[in-house]
Amino acid sequence: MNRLLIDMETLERVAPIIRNVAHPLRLRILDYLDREGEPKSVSDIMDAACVGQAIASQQLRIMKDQGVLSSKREGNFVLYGIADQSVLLLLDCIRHHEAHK
Amino acid sequence: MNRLLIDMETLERVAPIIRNVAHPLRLRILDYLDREGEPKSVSDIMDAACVGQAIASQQLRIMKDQGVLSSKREGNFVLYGIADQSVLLLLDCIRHHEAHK
DNA sequence: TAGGTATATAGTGATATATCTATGTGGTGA
DNA sequence: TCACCACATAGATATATCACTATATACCTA
Repeated sequence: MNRLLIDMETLERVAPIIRNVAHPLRLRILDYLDREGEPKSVSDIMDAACVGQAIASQQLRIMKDQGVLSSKREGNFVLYGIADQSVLLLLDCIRHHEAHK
Repeated sequence: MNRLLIDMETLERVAPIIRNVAHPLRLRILDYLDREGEPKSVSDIMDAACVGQAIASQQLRIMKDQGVLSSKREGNFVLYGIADQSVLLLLDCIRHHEAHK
């Protein structure tokens, strides 16, 4: 076996994204958005994650900056959705891992 | 669809582990150990990751503390191996993701 | 345009991480 | 036991992150 290692450039690009997502609240938000299957408002997300408005907004912004989420305004509400489906692999890993132990 | 969300307790337990692993050097080390398929010495790991001795030792310790790696001494050398195979799912995710774009 | 609702951002202090240098420790062989 | 090799840890500094409060902004309705 002499497979090539994943190159450092890739690791340096991917690591901070994973790192940012690997936060209890942010994982919860992603899990919620994944389950709902459609963009949800900040208020809904606050309820699902049991956090205050500022925190929710900050976490959402962080993930939006990373390209993990996208947002669109609809009247008074701003709806957030998953922009990069590949982060859901992480959730799959967690679910899979939890199921087998 | 009304699947349950992953509970916060699980997320809080798993997040710091993922977070710690989601570091370019540490991912590289895991990728290397995965590819080699057997425990390797700190010196080998230094070469594979292109880092100095102290840094390598520190990263290894961090992952060992988290239970991701294990170590055993063999003469002058200390060999590190992967203790928790489930972190390899992360590498699979990265490889898979990189392959499809 | 005034007032309300929903969301975003600024500012802050506490805590954690990254990285580097220097030094300590454990094992081996002369 | 001394010197050496492989590795571990301490200490210091810079930087990033967290969680919170207060305040600002955007949009709607009347």
